[in-house]
Amino acid sequence: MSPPSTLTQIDIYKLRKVCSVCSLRELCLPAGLDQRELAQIDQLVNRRQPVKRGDYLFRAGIELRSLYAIRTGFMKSCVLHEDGREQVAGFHMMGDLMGLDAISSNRHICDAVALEDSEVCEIPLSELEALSREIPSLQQHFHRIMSREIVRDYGVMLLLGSMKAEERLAAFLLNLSQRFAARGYSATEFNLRMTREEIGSYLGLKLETISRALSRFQEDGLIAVRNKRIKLTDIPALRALIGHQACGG
Amino acid sequence: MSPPSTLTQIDIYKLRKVCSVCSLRELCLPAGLDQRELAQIDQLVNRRQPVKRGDYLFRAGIELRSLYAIRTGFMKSCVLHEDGREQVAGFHMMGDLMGLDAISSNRHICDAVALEDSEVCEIPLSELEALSREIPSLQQHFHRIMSREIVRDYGVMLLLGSMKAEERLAAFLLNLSQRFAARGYSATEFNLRMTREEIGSYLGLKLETISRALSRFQEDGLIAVRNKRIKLTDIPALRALIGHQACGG
DNA sequence: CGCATGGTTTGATCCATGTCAAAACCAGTG
DNA sequence: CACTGGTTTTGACATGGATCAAACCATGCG
Repeated sequence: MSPPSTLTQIDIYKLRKVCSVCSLRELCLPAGLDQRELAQIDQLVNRRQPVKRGDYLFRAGIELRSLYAIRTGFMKSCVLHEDGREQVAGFHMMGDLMGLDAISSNRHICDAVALEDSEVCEIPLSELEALSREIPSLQQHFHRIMSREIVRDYGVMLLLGSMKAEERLAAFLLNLSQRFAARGYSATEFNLRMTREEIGSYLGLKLETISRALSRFQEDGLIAVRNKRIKLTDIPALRALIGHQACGG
Repeated sequence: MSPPSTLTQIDIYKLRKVCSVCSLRELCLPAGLDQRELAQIDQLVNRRQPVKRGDYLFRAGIELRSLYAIRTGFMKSCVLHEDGREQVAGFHMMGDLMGLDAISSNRHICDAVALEDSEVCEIPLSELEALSREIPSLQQHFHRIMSREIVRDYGVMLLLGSMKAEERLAAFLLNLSQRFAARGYSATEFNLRMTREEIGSYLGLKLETISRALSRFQEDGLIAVRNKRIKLTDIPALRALIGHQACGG
């Protein structure tokens, strides 16, 4: 049928370009490109873009120009309601791809805000699409990334729809832990880049509830918090919290 | 760069095949194919598949074989928690594409259950991917569909995270209404194919709360319910309900 | 350094929704 | 038709989390 098109030199160049642009392990599975080459092309090509703490990477309603891969830093995305209510839809860190929601209508439907000074790289959608037409493994990988976002969203629904406050928080902390670990950082000790209010918004709770739950976890010896600094001291117990709350009934 | 590849006869044949398989307007934007041809190829090719009420189309954990487009009928998808809790993640009707969550890991992460006798058609992912490499507009369309699912999910998060019971229910009813309307059915009168419990699960509420809220809407003249049959008698009021609840504070 | 600002903690109280229970209803079946 | 099991409604009551309020703390700035 459709033989996997052999890659031309130009294809390979373009592939390197997209991949290197963002040091996205995310998008870089496809071909085995060597590090030095990547690094070189890196400086030539890319639309790297700094985003200062508090700045918007994009806002709901504006036209989609590119997807953005986070190189460094930490961001949140927020869905808005006409009446001003806003809901944090996710927290994003190094390697995450943002803007997928905008493909649907060519307009962003959420805000993306940097929670600390960050650096992103732009990936023009049309270029990515063109390239992924030529390189099946890139195509597949892109699809997986979108699908992974859907899976994540389902997880959040489960959390919001059927867990209670402390379960939600435990799940949240474990999720952060895991993601930091996957990026080579400590799984047990990290900074909460976001405020209690933002955590609350994400978890469908009020900031006071977050604060109280954190205090409780600390009393119970599950964590140690001091301001934004947090240390997970009993991960198994946190895990146990998630499932067993509702088992009595 | 990469010129939009001209379509061979075979391409066009395959495109027709995928599109016709499911009478998916969803996937059929790309080329202007005439109705009769579609209908003909329809019978030749397709993996149409009936799903009886109560049957699983797929279950969490099993391997991804295909995506499924709903031809007729009504389904729900449920995310599960180890401890048995289950959460309805969505309701799906004619034209919707199911199974996108499984692309990420090659395994389904939710159950899909028919809420009435339905008919789906299988779309092998690999075929769809192959074809979309050859036909840019199909590729783009597929991306939009995935993105649309993400957008939907963000909407659900907003709903679960920051709306209260009656707002959620109003939003739910209006959403259903809109989707029926988009498919040529009445926007104001339809059957709720799911139980109160399933609505509750989807909305993060208990069935009693759903029941009470429906009764209240009826008292207030917003709707008329009789068992599963529902009629939206004051859509503007329902709409108003969604935003204005929290405006006092 | 001290002040201002925004974030956090903690307490007291209230309310929306959950829980438990019973009765009514309905759809399908023998 | 009557019986059965599942669904829905409604009521009474309990409770988790929201709300309101005040004090505390950290950070940044003049």
